[in-house]
Amino acid sequence: MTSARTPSRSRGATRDKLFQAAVTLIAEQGFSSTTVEEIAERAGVAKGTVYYNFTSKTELFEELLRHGVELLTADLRDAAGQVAGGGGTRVDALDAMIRAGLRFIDHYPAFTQLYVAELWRTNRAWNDTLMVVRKQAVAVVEDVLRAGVAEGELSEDIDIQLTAAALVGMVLVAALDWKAFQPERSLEDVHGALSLLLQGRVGGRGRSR
Amino acid sequence: MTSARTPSRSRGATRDKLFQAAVTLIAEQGFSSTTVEEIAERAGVAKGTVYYNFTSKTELFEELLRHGVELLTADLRDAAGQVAGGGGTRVDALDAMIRAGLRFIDHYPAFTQLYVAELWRTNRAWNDTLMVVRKQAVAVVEDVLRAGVAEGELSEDIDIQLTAAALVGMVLVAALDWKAFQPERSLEDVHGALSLLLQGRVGGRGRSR
DNA sequence: TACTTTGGACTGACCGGTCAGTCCAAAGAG
DNA sequence: CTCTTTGGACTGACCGGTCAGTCCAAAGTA
Repeated sequence: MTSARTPSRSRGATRDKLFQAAVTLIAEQGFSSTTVEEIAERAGVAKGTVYYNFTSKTELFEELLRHGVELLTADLRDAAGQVAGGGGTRVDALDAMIRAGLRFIDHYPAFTQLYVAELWRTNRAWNDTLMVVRKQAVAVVEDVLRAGVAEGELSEDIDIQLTAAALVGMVLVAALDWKAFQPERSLEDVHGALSLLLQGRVGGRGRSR
Repeated sequence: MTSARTPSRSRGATRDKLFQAAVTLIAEQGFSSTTVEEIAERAGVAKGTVYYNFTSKTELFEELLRHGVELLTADLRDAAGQVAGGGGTRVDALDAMIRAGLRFIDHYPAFTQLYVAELWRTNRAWNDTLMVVRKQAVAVVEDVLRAGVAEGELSEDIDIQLTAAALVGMVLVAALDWKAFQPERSLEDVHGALSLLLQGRVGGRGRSR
């Protein structure tokens, strides 16, 4: 049964398989050294199918980016929202977002890799897509910072934009290092280390319990 | 004199021109979408000259990486050493390293871009070079953290490796964002924002004023 | 002085291979 | 019948690497 009245159930499945295949391949080798045939092969479909589902290699990649960042921002927003709903502080919300970020990277390391690798390139065909998508992700962090400042919980001296970027960078690089160089450690472990940094117990005024 | 028989002075100059040309092109477009001919053209030499000076495109890139990271680690070490010599704390040394990092990125944005983009790729020809070079850079930060813990200035709870990675990431991403999205701001400005984070006055025990 | 030789630096046309994208006849599937 | 996929042949552009040959300043020679 499962009467699929939807015009393209199987089509969506094929696209997913292609995303899946492309993301790991491109993370490993980069966009331009990954061939369309490789992607098709790993996805278990014919090359022609790739072009039936996407108009070009570039378009496949752009949709991949959009898709991935949507997942991420949804996760982050959820994490922040849950804390806010539970009556936590803004710092708690940031902390929750760090955990959510780590969880995401844990789940989709290849996507993260690929995102970082492409983010600061200029002159690429998909630059516009990338800018939009970046703004989306960073904005979630900025919103929480802004709310914290507005409520007097965070110092007014902080620079929202730069601090958000720095926090994202902190999580990104630490997580990528975790995955690449000490993958045996637990997420909680990594989260603890970053939490310490966020809460200023590394360089902060000394006394830490 | 000026050595007539030696490998020559002009050769070194040509190599420099090629480095210069390659670093910006690869930062913009990535390694594999940058052609050897483009590099040669921008350097103002013929394609053959590239192969006279380097055995392959890959080797040119690897030497570029080594060269750049050497400059960076030297800067970082200097910064930390100066503070230590001047009787500053370890946190001061970290702060000085942040400034040195920013100065480096300010000076060589293209190299930084390219480094970040390649760092977490696997399966690349130059992976070994990259690993060595990364360890070199992060080790400088780790050393300062370790010293701080040993002297009781920093909490024993901190995870040296992860914290170092996080700090590097913080500076890297914040700086890249600075250059890409708000290049008009001053280095001092950016440094101030990161300093605040390092010293825990963002998420720290709240009341910091 | 006038010549020849040497050899390092550089050149650019060329070759062989690779790859994105096209096309199409035929086969499942709903 | 329509939508989707297959699989493979084909094209045209592009690109890494090669190589025979040019250029020239310094050294050698007489």
